[in-house]
Amino acid sequence: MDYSKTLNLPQTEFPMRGNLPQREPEILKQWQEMDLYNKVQEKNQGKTKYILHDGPPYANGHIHLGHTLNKVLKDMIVKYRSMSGYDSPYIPGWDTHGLPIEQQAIKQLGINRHQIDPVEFRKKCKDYALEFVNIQSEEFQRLGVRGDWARPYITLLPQYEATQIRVFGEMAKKGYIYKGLKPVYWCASCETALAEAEVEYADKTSPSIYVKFAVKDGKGVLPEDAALVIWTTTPWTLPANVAISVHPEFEYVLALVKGQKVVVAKELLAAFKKVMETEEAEILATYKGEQLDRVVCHHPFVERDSLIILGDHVTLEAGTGAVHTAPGHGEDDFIVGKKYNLPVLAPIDNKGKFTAEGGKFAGQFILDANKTIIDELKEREALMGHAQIKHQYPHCWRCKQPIIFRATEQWFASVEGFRQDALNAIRNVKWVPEWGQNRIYNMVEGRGDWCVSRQRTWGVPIPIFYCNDCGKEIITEETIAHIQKLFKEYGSDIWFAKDANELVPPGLTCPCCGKGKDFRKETDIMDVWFDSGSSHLAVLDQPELWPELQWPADLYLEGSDQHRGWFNSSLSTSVAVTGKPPYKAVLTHGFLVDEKGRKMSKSLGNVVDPLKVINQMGADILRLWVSSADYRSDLSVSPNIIKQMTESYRKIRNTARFLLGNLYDFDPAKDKVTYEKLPELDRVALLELHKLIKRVLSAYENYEFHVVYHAVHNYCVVDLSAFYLDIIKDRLYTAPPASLERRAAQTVLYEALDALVRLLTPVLAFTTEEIYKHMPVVGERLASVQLLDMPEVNEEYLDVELEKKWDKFQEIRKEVLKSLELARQNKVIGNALEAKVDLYVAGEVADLLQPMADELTTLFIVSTVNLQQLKAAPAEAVRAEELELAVLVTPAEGDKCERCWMYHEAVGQDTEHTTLCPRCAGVVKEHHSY
RNA sequence: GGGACUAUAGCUCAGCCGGCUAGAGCGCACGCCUGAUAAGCGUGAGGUCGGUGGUUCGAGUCCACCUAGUCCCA
Repeated sequence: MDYSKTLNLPQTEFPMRGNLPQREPEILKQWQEMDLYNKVQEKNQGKTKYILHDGPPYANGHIHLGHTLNKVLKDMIVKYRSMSGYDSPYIPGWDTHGLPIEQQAIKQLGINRHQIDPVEFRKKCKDYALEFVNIQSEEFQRLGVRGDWARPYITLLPQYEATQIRVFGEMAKKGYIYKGLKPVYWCASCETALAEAEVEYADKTSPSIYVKFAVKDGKGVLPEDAALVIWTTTPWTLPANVAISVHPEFEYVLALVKGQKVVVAKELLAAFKKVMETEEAEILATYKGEQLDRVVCHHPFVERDSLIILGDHVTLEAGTGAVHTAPGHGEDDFIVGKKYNLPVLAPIDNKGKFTAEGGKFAGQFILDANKTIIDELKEREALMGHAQIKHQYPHCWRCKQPIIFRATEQWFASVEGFRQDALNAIRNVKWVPEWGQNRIYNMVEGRGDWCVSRQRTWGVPIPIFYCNDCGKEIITEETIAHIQKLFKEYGSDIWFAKDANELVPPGLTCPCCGKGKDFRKETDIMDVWFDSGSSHLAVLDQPELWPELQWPADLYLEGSDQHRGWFNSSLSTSVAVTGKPPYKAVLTHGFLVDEKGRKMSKSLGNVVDPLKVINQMGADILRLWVSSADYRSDLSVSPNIIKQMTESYRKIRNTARFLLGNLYDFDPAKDKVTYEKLPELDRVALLELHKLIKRVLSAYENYEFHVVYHAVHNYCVVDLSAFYLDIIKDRLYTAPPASLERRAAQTVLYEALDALVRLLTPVLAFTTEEIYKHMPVVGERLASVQLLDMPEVNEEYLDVELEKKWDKFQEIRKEVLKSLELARQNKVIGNALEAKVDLYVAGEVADLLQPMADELTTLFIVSTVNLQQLKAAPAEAVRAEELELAVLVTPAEGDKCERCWMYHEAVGQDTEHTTLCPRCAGVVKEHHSY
């Protein structure tokens, strides 16, 4: 007879293998069709709000792993909150203006941007940006990220632009916006000013030259036949030289080097001798830097004086301690030049060519002029040394060309105006990790004014008019309100489509001269950081569009580079306009690196493409990976690490499958066994489960997702698979289907599955949905697992005494398992059920095991267990090192029961079922008719 | 060059206020099972706690310096 038919073996449709690349899109479609996002919103209506404000990714290109990390972290937070008593709407956003998109559009069109109508060109940019908004939206959704994808915020939307204008207007009203001539980062190739955030440093080879500035008026300090020597790597800035900076505290020497009287810093004389390739240098005099103040030199090739001035920015790291100073081409130079009232010269045009002001170099591109200038210096015998040097130099983040410092007319936001408010605000925000606070504090504290203008077309225009009569700029509440209205209706395109006179408020008269009625408009646009930096007001404070949101946000969550980026720009606009920070808390994550800790780069070939992983293994694998790593520092990824995630995933999935398989005939509404009636083992299982729930909920609360992952995985592997599930298989399979003992086990399985599904929903978005569809539920099955709430900890189950007792039991079990393994190696047994275990115990161990003697065969999954006195232990018994315990394993006596596979001496005694043990014979007789 | 952060077994992580022979899971090796089966169970081998100095009776844990990596800046 085939007794296996009398067993309650697992049954489930839930497949062992996920086949996620196929299954996930199906689940996604169901979510979309049922409008899951809004279902969750309805469910949570009226609850406390928790607003995570999305930092807008740049709508350019497909998503990469960095996006994945960021969006999945956000998704886990929003989902956890939505399941824990909060109303947590999530409005995704995109950043759509700016240079990179402009350049892509130019590339696609194959045109020169000056040859196309701005409105038409902007249309192309818009199309390009929106195309990638759609692509990225699809890709984010494919990751299982839940959000209001139908109503995202996009920085190019008219209402958004109108709010941005308002923000700018408010700042102008408070006097924070001004126009100034200032050296700014300038990309000659892109023909635009760059923000600090748009500059990146890379190696560059530059000429390294030493230049002589002959003394013209030594002020009685320096002899007139001496010369200052400066060092520079940018010869092209020499035409704009107006001064030489020395440090007031440094010592300078007048030395005779190769027959020339030169002045250099004392500490750098040795280095200078090397440059001059000489050992000889007679020191004629020594001065302190401040003595040289206002000594006048000749410019080496321009008919102009160059003044010696004092500056703290001078260092002894390289060069001569005398620094070439061109206020039009350097920040430090500009500042020190201001003190001495020096002119700001920058005879360079937008394309990096010398203007007429550049004299004989007019028309030359700066880098070509380097050579001409060096030749000129040679000719005039002003060149003292010339070499090539490789150093870190700023480059444009887009075109990768070296940039220059160039004084131009720019619009600035005066950070000085609201710096103190910003610093105070920073202290009132919770920064995670905590060091983020210092980081942004120091940045804001030391930050210069914010250059907000860009000489480009794809962006929000700077809303300023100029009077054609008096030339004065006009920005008033009236003009701002009018432009705001126009933009809200037509978008910022109208600025480019219409004349200034059509854009000004009807009947405007210049408030400055009181008569001007003819205007022109500003042609610069705003820095994109101003766009995204306005999002808190343009999105969170827009009841017309998103009534479900509120200002300020509870949380911003981005990479740690955003301390200088979005966190900073958002804080600036917010403090400037409202006096308060736009967020209550800011969480940052690290960057992606490979297994060796190196950054992802194409050249290293260590880039992991999320779209590939999704197509080959599934989004839940990526989500599990995101959850597994401690994101506060950098995160490692590699094929190896992803592979490990697939294995963890399988373990979790299979555990769920086993639970499902054993609940096929369990109806929690009717079959649940109360706690009081549960066997102790099952209570311990619930104890472990509720320890897990407690741990995981607190981990979610503290945004420690890697703790969620490790706790859940460990629970599945250790507490369930290797212990509880292994032990209760016998009960589940062989006991009568509706018996108390089997229902008790099923109760635990149900509780465990129910809790696991909920706990994992923020992480394994798709898989938990799939499990939920297959599991028994109380009452009506909800449309989605995401409509459930987090499980609650039942303190009653957290029985400390029980826990202590079973911790001890686990130690004993470990020893038994070791002995079983030893017996297996010695070919005494194969399967553990072939074993008879003699336990020789005393003291604490005896006290513990004695009362549970009857259950020990089950707990050790062997056929027989005998308890005896420790002192009676034979020599062959294995003595435990730290327990009063010795274990002897021998082959079990009797025959193997064909049904439960345990060995029993009474097998064969039943006349009807000759191959069964008494227990199984009884069950078969009572519940199965054959 | 400056600032910040990171550095514990092959991988992902624990190690609280310094205190027993540094832990877990995965992976790996070996074995068992074949009623979770492209599954399950067991045992085992893996670590100069990035390096060097220092403080201390005692340091993975505190301090200094160095190295490597990452982010930001010059």
